[in-house]
Amino acid sequence: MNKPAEVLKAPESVSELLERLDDRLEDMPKRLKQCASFTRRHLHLIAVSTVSEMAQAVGVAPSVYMRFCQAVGFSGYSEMQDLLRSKFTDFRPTYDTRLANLSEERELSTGRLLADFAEAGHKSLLSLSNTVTSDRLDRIARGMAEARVIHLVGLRRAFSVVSNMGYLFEKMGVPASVHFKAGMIEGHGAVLPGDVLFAVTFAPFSDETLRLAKATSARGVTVFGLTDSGACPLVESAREVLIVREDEVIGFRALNAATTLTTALAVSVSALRQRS
Amino acid sequence: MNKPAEVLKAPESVSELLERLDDRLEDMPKRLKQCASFTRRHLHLIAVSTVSEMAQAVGVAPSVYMRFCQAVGFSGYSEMQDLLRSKFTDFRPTYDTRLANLSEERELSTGRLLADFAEAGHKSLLSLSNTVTSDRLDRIARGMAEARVIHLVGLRRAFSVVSNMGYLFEKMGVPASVHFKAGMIEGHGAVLPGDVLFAVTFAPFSDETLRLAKATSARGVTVFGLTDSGACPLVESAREVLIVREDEVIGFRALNAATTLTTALAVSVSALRQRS
DNA sequence: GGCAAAATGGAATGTTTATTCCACTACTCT
DNA sequence: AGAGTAGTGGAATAAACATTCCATTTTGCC
Repeated sequence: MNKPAEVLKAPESVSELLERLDDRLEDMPKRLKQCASFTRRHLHLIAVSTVSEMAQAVGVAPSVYMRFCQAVGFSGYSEMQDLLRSKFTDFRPTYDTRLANLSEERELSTGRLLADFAEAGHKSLLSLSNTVTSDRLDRIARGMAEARVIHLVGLRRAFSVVSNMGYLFEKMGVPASVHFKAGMIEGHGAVLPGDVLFAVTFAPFSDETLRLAKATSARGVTVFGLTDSGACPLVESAREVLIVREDEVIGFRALNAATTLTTALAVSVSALRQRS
Repeated sequence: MNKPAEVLKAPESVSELLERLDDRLEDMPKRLKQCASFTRRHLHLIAVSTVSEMAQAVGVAPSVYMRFCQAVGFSGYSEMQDLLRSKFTDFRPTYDTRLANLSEERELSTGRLLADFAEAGHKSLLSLSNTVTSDRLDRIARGMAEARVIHLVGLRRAFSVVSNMGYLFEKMGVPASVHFKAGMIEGHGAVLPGDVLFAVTFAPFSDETLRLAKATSARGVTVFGLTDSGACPLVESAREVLIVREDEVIGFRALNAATTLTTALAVSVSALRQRS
């Protein structure tokens, strides 16, 4: 008998809740078990759903789900929901005051930074949708899909962008290679006609990347580019250049727009190749 | 005159909503502006809050917030909330809607893909703000700031995340090293007590990364983790684990939430180090 | 400085949602 | 097999909530 009384305290954290679910799962009636196992897997839904929605998702009557909440130790659904919602509202204290438009608090908390970067991410994605024309993107995708091998180059900040593309291409079976040092392929004939070079560089532009793009282009190989400024010399050597603008937070930029764009591009290239 | 009539359609996606906010910000009265600017920064709260809670957070009366929703084009708060909640309840509309959409337009345009990925990015960023608590993030930032050296490991899809962190740390003068193969540092004593290991792995989890985290933790070195599921074994060996969920497009995920989070983390770590 | 138009916040209203109640069903134990 | 007990779902009730209305205040303009 490990349940001396029916007076259970309500779980106070998500982990307690999960423990409780596992603990009581055995000695629960059928319907309650359904609730428990679904709920365990979809905890996050509670925060944004009503009892009826939950009950429907589980496949039981609302009153049953209600009884389930109580069997777990809560007074009702609302109390359980509060627990799941509370972690969402953690950020609130920072902004709780009525002076919400006073955005000049120089206190640097990590949470605040995250909120700022998330905001910058939203802006970058918006700008991305507005500035990149889909026909240019289509031309690039088609050009890359027809290539024998896609060579990817990007250094420093751009490296994580191309390494992501490299991973995607590999996973999808598209012949591609990521070049860690531009010098390695320059002049060695690794990039042949029929190939395509996709070069990524952000201001201040990498000389190495620019030189490689120029040399490759001069040898008659198609070059596509991705950068963050129309002033990038890449526009001279590349057949098409994509420009994305990343919003910054205290001088730092995340790579939301660039990774989103290149991910979409990679998926599209793979889809085009499979079609032919 | 870009506002020909007061009959605005309700935004149907997060990006439309953000655009609308930017668009109408200027010609809004003071209180409405407060609503707009707070809401823009804390979109994620809407899904789990009531009008009164939102109004209080902004510092206005509930009726004002109500009017704000209508000024943006919604019929009321509930409609706006539905939009923000829809991303959580993905499991229901996703299968039906997405499959229908896909079969309807057999034409896979790259531009369409980009729009999908951008929207998924918005959702991922919202979810990020929802699921990561700022105190956990703070503890991790502090832990990493105190480390002698920060070791970064992440393979396959996670590699581009850690390589970005590595670049940021290098640029900001924080001692850090990116490990390309987990095996290289395992058992070689490269990771010493006083160091910190930051491990990133997404489902299906990399054995190599998991083993390294476990071994490192067993030797008394602090391990922090970043993954996309609570079921990740990393939670057992790491002192703290961050969980981010990325929205997917036809089975593919971009890395918006993960890179945004790690960028914020890296900047914060650097700031904390400079303070001491 | 006074008038009109717009904006604001509190209180009233109608709707949705949680919660409880109870009649009914399906077990279990003898 | 039959009485008793636990389980279930629909319908009734109560609470929370979104939304609207209106009196009051503020703002912009002459």
